[in-house]
Amino acid sequence: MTQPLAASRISQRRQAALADGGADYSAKRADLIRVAAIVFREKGYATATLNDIAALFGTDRASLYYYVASKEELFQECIQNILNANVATAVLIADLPVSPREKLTKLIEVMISSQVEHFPYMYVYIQEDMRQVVSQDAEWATRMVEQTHRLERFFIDAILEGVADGSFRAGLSATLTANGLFGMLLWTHRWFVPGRKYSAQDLTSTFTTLFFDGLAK
Amino acid sequence: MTQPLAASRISQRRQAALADGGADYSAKRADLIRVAAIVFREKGYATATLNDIAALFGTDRASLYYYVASKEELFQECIQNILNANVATAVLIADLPVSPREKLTKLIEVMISSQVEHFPYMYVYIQEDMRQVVSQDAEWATRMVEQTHRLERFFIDAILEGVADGSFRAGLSATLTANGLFGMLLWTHRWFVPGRKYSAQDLTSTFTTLFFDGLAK
DNA sequence: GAGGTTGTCAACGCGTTAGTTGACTGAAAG
DNA sequence: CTTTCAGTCAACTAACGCGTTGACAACCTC
Repeated sequence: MTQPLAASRISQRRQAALADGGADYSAKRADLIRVAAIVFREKGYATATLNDIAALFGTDRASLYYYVASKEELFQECIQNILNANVATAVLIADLPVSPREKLTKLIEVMISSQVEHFPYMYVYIQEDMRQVVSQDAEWATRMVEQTHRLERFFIDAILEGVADGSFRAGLSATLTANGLFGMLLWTHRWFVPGRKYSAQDLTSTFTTLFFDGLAK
Repeated sequence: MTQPLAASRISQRRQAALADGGADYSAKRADLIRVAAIVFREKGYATATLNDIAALFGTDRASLYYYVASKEELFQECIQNILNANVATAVLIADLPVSPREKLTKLIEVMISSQVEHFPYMYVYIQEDMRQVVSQDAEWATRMVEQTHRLERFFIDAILEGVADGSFRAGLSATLTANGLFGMLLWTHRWFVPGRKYSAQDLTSTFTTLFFDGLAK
């Protein structure tokens, strides 16, 4: 070795492993993040400890630092992927040549099925208020808040489109309407457990009926 | 004093003060709880420190123990009152001799105006998942979860009533419908700031229109 | 002004947690 | 057989936060 004696710090070894991106390493790192999401979901970000995560991961707390630099990095990885994926899907839907009602239906489906498929990730994304969680890294947090706003924007735009073409009722604030719908969709994280009693299909059909046609006969 | 030297522990003095319930003491204690709610709202229960609360309250952290026994007690006081008040109001509404639609409308009004009038308290109640927050005191936590379920139950019952008398559409699960509505109402805690742009009236009218009659024309 | 009460606070104990270090094991490579 | 390297882990650090103690000043009250 050319370096005299100093090359043993764990962060350097992590960065090296990240850099040449071995398949095994990446897979195990992804695994760790999945485990972290489960623990965050159960205990909340602040209450969850690296010990809890390491225990469920089946290793020692110190070993985690071979894969991530900090607790916050675990959190960021949990959220970033799922949020970006949802925004990307929403972009595709926005460009479809279909009616506003169909667009909104598809957006609803995306949000619901996202919660089923990425259960702990979505929970963490919804439950934790990023501005409460993240410390100095305001840059990352604001980027994520921006992404969330982009997502909301797709809903609002579809609503406005429908009002413009006469298929939706006028006179309601599109922002309030979108926030109401968002509430319906996101609040599920508190009571909905995939694979128990209700399916994603049940949720989407109930919510679309309610949102478009209302409860009254 | 009959006790030789031992009577100086702060918890005893707190209990004495609580017992004879002086007006000044009670008022200041209530004040402290209000301040705590504000801090919990801003930072989240786990992240908020007693130092933060004491600072905003304008005193030393140690002084807080003259008013409450623990951080958890602060949390409990924040939630208990507002939740019990809401349940009590819901009981009154449930007994009114009005149509299911009117009952639901009133329930919606209660939840919205509760958020306006008791802004930080309601936020804490909604945001924090009690089972994540409370430690050993499972007894209190389950009681609060029960109260929340009672509240939900009033919504479900009103919906079932309307389905029975033919004014609401059949074929939707009352539970899913109620949860959807609950989502609309509670999610407001993330984006709604009282006294800015939208009023409570705006919210209730938009949400009732949406919920009963839908967005489609 | 003596004695008690109210509210306060500096200082400490104690547990817990994030993050670091340096050395170990075991397997692959040469 | 030796070297190397991926992965692990015991042990340490430094900080932080909750809750307690004991004393102290201001203010009644008699």
